[in-house]
Amino acid sequence: MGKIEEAIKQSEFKDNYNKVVVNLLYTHSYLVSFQTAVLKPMDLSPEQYNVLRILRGQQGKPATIAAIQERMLNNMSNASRLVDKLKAKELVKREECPLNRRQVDVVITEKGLAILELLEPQINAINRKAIHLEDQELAVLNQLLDKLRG
Amino acid sequence: MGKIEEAIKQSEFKDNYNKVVVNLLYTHSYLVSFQTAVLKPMDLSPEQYNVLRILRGQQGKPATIAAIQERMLNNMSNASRLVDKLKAKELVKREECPLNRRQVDVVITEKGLAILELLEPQINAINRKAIHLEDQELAVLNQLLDKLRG
DNA sequence: CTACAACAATTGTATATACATCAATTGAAA
DNA sequence: TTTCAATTGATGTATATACAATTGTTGTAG
Repeated sequence: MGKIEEAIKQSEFKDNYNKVVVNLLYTHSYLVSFQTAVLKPMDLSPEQYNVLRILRGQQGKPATIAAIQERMLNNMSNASRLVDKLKAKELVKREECPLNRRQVDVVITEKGLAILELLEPQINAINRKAIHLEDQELAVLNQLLDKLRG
Repeated sequence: MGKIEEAIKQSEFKDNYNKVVVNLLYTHSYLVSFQTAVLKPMDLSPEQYNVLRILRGQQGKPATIAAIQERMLNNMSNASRLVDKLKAKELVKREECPLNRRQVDVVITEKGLAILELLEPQINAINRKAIHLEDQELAVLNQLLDKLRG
C-alpha cells in the first residue's frame, strides 16, 4: 500500500490540502472495506452497526429518530429507513412516543445487544490488523483530525 | 466542532483504534459535505469529479474502464456507470478500442477540461477554508495516513 | 376556537456503493 | 482449428446517501 501517490497512481498533488483530502477519502474507503468484511456475514451494513451502537449508548433510554440522526457519523443520512431495516431484523423496537405523537421511541432489543457483543471483539481485532500505527501515533492522528475540523 | 467526543456526543471510546476509526469516518463525512457544496451547482458528484481528474491525468491518452477503476478513491465502485453519466453530460467520450474490442477508450472532452478549470480554484478555496491545519501539520497527517494503511 | 407556522418522521427520487452475474471477446491449450 | 478459460465491461439487485416534498401532530397567534 504505502504512499498515497502509489496507491492511486498519481504522481503529485497541487498542495498539501489537496493531498490530505485525497488521502482521507482513500483511507476511509480502506477502513470501511475492513469493517464491511466483519459485518457482512451478520447481514449488517456499517451504518446499521453505527445505529445499534448509538442505541446501546442510550443505556435503555429510548432515542428519537432525530437524536439518532444527530449522533450518526454521516448525519445527512436517513435514520428513519435505517431503523426500518433494523426493526425488520428485530434488532430494535420502534414505538410511538406517548407524550408527543410526532416522535418515535427507538430502543435496541436483546437480540440487538447480543449481536453487538458478538461483533465487538471481531471489529476490535480487524481494526488492530488494519491500522498499522502505534498508540502514540493514534493519539496524534486523533488530535490532528479534531483540529482539522476546527 | 472540536473533539470527536463532542461532535458525535459519545463520552468515551474503547481504545484509540476504535476512536481513530470513528474520527476518520466522521472527518470524511465533514470533508465530503464541503466538496459537494462546490460540485453540486455544476451538477457533478464527488465521484464524477474524481473520474474527470483521473482522465485529465491521462494527458490525452485514453483510459480503459479498468484503469479508471484502479485509480478511483473508492475502487470497489462502478466506473462503467459513472462514465455513462459523464458521457450523457458530454464531459467524456467513450469509444470501442480498435485493438481489443472488449475494452473501451475513455477520454475527457474540452467541455470536461473546461469544467475542471472552473471548479479547481473553488475546490482549493473550500479546502483551505474547511481544513484548519498548518502546512507542517498537513504533512504529518499525510504521513500518518500513509503509515496507517501499512 | 380556528388558522397557521413549526416540528418529527416518512416517503419519493436520483445518485452511488458493493457485489454477483451475464455477455462478448480474446487467447491459449488440446 | 476447436474448445474453453480468462478478460473486460455491462447489467441487475439491495443498500445507503442526499435532498426535497409530504403527512401528521403540536403549539400558538389572532
